[in-house]
Amino acid sequence: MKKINSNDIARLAGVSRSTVSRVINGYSNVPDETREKVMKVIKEHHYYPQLSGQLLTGMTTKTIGLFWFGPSTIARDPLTSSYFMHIIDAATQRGYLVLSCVLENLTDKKNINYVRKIFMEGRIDAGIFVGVNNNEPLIDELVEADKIVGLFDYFHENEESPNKLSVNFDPASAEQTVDYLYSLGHRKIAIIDGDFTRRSCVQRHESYLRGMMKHNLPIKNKWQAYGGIYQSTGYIAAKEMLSACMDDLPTAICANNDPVAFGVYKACAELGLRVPEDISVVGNDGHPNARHASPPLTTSEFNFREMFFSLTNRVIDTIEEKENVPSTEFIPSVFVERESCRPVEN
Amino acid sequence: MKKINSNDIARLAGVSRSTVSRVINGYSNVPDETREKVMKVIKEHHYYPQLSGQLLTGMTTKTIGLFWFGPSTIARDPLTSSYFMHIIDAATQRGYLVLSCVLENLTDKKNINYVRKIFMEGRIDAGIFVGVNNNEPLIDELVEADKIVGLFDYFHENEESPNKLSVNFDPASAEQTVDYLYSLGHRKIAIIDGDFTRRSCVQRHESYLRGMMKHNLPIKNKWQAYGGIYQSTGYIAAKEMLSACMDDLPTAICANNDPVAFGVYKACAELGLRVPEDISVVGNDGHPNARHASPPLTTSEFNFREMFFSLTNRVIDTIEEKENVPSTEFIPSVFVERESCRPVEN
DNA sequence: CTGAAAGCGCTTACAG
DNA sequence: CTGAAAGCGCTTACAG
Repeated sequence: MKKINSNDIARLAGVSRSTVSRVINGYSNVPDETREKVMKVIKEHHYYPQLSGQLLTGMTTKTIGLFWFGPSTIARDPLTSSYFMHIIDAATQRGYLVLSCVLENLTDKKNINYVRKIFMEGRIDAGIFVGVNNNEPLIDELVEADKIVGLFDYFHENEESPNKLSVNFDPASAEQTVDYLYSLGHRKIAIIDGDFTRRSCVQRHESYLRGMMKHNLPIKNKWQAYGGIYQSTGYIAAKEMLSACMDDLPTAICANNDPVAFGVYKACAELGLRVPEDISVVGNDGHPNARHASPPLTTSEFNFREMFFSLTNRVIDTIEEKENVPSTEFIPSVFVERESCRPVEN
Repeated sequence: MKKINSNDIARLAGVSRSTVSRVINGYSNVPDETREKVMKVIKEHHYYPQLSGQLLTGMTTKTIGLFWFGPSTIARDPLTSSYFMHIIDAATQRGYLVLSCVLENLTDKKNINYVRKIFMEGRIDAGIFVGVNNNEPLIDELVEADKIVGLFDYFHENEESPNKLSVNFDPASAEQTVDYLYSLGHRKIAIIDGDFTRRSCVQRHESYLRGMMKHNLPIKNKWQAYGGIYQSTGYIAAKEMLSACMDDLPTAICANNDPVAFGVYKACAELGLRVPEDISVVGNDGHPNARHASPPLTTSEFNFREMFFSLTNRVIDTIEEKENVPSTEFIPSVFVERESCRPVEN
């Protein structure tokens, strides 16, 4: 049994292919009678227009690529894996499909070519990138080639382009954290920084500095460390930093994100420091585990669903050539006070 | 600047489109000199053959669909979300892309049409289904229409088809669990069952019965309950079952899976029953959290990576028309003894 | 309101 | 080893 095509439908319905196409694409200038006649034949023969033919006439794929960079163990993390769902949910609501690619990094020549090929061969209408370093050359190359690109937590030095959309974290969250700690009486506030190839980590560092300067608090090298973005790396950084200043400990630590804060918890426990009795800790993100950590973690909570819906919807708006699509959005945080901090005497 | 096509490349390289196509598709009957000449032009002009054209000539999409049914909160669960990564990893290794669809269920008419359309319009070469009820009519319909379908934990009554591939859990894991509990002296062994629309849950129930009968142990209604597949539902079932038989408690509980076992933990705690001092609990799956539960959960551990690699690879083998692809595979479990059970006097 | 025709970009027999 | 031609399935101006 040969597969049926629009020609067959046209013949069976006694119309031309043009009319079949008009019915399928919902053109208004088709009388109800004709429409029903054609639809009946389509239904009866379980006809579906082939994407291959449609694409060739310039229709879009209704597919967006999701390019995800990081160790594939990220799937274990409930926050990170929720990104996936948010993007898929948002795309599905707009009638788009998601092609997912997970790669270790975007520095490997092989991976760059892989991503480039997916864009260039016309599989997708746009791509969303998660976990890309700032100023990634491929991003600019794609935009240059008129591709639409959505970026999560990304900074680009080059000029803006309507095809380069991004969503970012509220840049003031760390300052709020310092304000909060200051109000509790803390004066010796340390920071465990993230990965400075990510926009948010730079922002959080700068925001911390602003907060410290505003309150005239001492910014000391020994109270700063690079902790990456994972629990494991945060743990190492905190252990090292705290071990080196046991004679003059900070009274509070701002962690780049919640997993790092969990690493700080672990380091503190091993050094015999109780949280919050001996040292206060604040995270960043609003990780699902923050609430259940012991002690429950005080943190700046972000609405990741909102972030990914914003990004995905603006990417799709751009595909659909809507006007005045904002190219960057910053999503505000909500400071959530739990039990990982306590007041300090001065 | 108009986009370049194979015609342009042919002209620029001084050959015919046929030759360009031969070079791109790696045909052997092209002299090195010609090949290099053509490749040079392709590189220079950043030419990528368009999928739309290739598809129309009958080439495959090199894409598999991933159809996932369940609440979108499943992304929060580290085990469930790892399925995604395993499938994507396996597909990527074979040079395939993954189109991911997440839907609440496959009973809604709208969702059925959505999935059907994706198959029929020629977007994908095959589809993998996770979370589908046994004997789902759409599955048979797709196979009937000559589509290739991969199924995780699925049972079908209809005849086998080379286009219907599945991977399933070892059907003897619950029997092993009963053997183990028996060896510890347990004689009153309860079960919290899963969702009988899933093959594994039926298997586990039957396997439990076989174990119980083998050892001549009492099978009592009051020691059986439906607990679903989530922690929340397992908790409710366990609470209800245990509350109803406080005068004649089982000494051990087989949970359909690890999340359900965590629900049992919670129910026990609320009823003042200590695990394992008052009651022993065994799970099923090898959930990442089982190790860190308190007490660490004894369970039948499955290699999910192996399961999804097996399924994905056999699906791709079928797309590529390999011979003798096994249509069903059962992946064995490894019984992992931790601290949730203890010996009992008789 | 509708059809004939052109065209999208590619690959694959076929012929040489 | 290579090219001219046919054909894949569709949509979209264009003309009526």
